[in-house]
Amino acid sequence: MGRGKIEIKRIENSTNRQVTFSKRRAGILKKAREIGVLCDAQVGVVISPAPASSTTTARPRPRTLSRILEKYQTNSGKILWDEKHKRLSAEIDRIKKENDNMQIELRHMKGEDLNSLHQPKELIAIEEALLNGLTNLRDKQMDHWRMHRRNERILEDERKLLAFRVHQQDVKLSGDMRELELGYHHDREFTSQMPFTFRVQPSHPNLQEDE
Amino acid sequence: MGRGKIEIKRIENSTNRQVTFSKRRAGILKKAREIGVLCDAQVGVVISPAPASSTTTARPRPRTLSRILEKYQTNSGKILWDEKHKRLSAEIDRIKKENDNMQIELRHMKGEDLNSLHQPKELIAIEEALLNGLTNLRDKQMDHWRMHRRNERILEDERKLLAFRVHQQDVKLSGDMRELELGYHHDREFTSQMPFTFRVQPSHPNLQEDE
DNA sequence: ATCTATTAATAAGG
DNA sequence: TCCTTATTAATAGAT
Repeated sequence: MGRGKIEIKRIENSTNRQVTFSKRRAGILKKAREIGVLCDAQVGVVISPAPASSTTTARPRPRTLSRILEKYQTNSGKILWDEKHKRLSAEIDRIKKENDNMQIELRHMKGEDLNSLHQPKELIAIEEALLNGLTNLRDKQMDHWRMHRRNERILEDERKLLAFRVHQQDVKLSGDMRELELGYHHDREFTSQMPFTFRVQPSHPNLQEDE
Repeated sequence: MGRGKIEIKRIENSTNRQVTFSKRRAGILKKAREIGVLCDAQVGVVISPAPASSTTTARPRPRTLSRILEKYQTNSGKILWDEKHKRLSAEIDRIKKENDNMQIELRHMKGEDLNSLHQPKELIAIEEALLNGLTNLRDKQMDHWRMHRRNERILEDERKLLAFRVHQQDVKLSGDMRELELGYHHDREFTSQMPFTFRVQPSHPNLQEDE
C-alpha cells in the first residue's frame, strides 16, 4: 500500500527505515486503539526502535514478550511491574551506577579518558592515588623480597645442616664398616631395628669408594 | 476499508464484534511482525478480547499498560514476570560479580589487599599498570601545562597591546589638552559628546605628569 | 471461511 | 517532520 510494493525484509537504507518505522508504528497504535474501542478489547502494545548498532553493545535482540517488555521498561523508563520488580530494578540501577563510577575511576587510574577532566586538581588527585598505590605496592614487593630472602636463608641453613648430618653419618658408618670388616658386631641388634632404607648395604659400591 | 465505512465506536452486535475482533487482531499482529522485520524493531503486542459481559462482574477495564499486561498474564497463563524475576536476580548477580572484580582491581591499584596476591608476577603486573597510568597522566598534565602557558602568553600580549593603546591615547589627549590651554577650541563640540568618564579633566595631576 | 467492493495505510517523493 | 498522492493492504459486509 504505497507507491510501490515492498518486500517484508529489513530495510537497509537507514533513513527509509526510520521513516517507515514512525509511520507504521503510528498505524499500529491507531489500529490498537481502534480495536480497543470497536471490540471492547484490552490491548497492550510496546514498540521500540532498533537501538543504534554499536559493536560493543551488540547484544542479542530480545525474543520473548517477557524480554521485550523488560527492555521496553528499562529503555522507556516506564514502570510496568509491581513493587518487587521495581526494587530489583532499582537495585540493578544502583549497582550499575556504582559499576560505572568504578569503571571511570579505574580508567582514570590507567590514564584513560583523562580528557573528561578539566581541573588540574583532579589530575593531581589521580596522580596522588597512583603514587600512593606505587608506594604501597613497593612496600609489599619489599616484603615479598625479604620473605623470599629469609626462606632462602632458612633453606640454605637446613641444607647445610642436612649435609653436615649426612657427612657425620657417613663418617660414622665408615667407622662401623671398618668395625664390621674387623669383626665387631656390637650393634647388629640396632641395625636390625633401622628402617630398611637406612640400613647400610656393606656391598654398596658408593660406600666402598667413600672411604 | 470495507464495503462501508464504520465509525470507531463499540460495535454493539456481538457477532460482528467478535468477527471484527478476530480480523483486526490478525491484522495488528501481522503489522507488528512486519514492522519488526522491516525496521528491526522490538515489538510486543498483547490483545485480549472483551470478557463475557456479566452484569455482576462489571469490573473496571484495566487502563494502564501495566495492568493490561498483568491481566493478560493471569488470563493467558503465560508467564511474563516470574521468569523476568529470575533473570533480574541473575543479572544482579552478574553485575555484582563484575563489581567485585573491579573493586578488587581498584584496591590493588591503590595498593590495598595485596596480601591476597602470592605471585610476584601479579605484583609486577600491577606495577606496570600503575606506571603506565602515571605515564599517561603526566602526558595529560603536560598538555594542561602547555595550554596554560599558551593562554598566559596570549593574555600578556593582549595586556601589552592595551597598555600601548592607552598610552597612545594619553599622549594624544595631552596634546589636545595643550591645545585647549592655548586657546584652541575646535573640538569643544566633540568633547561635550564624549562620555563623562573619557573626558579629559585638565586639572588631573596624572595627565600633567604624563607629559 | 471466502470473496470483493471499498476504505485505510503507506511508500515514494517533495 | 509534514504534505501529497499513487498504489497496495486491510477489512466490512455479504455469501
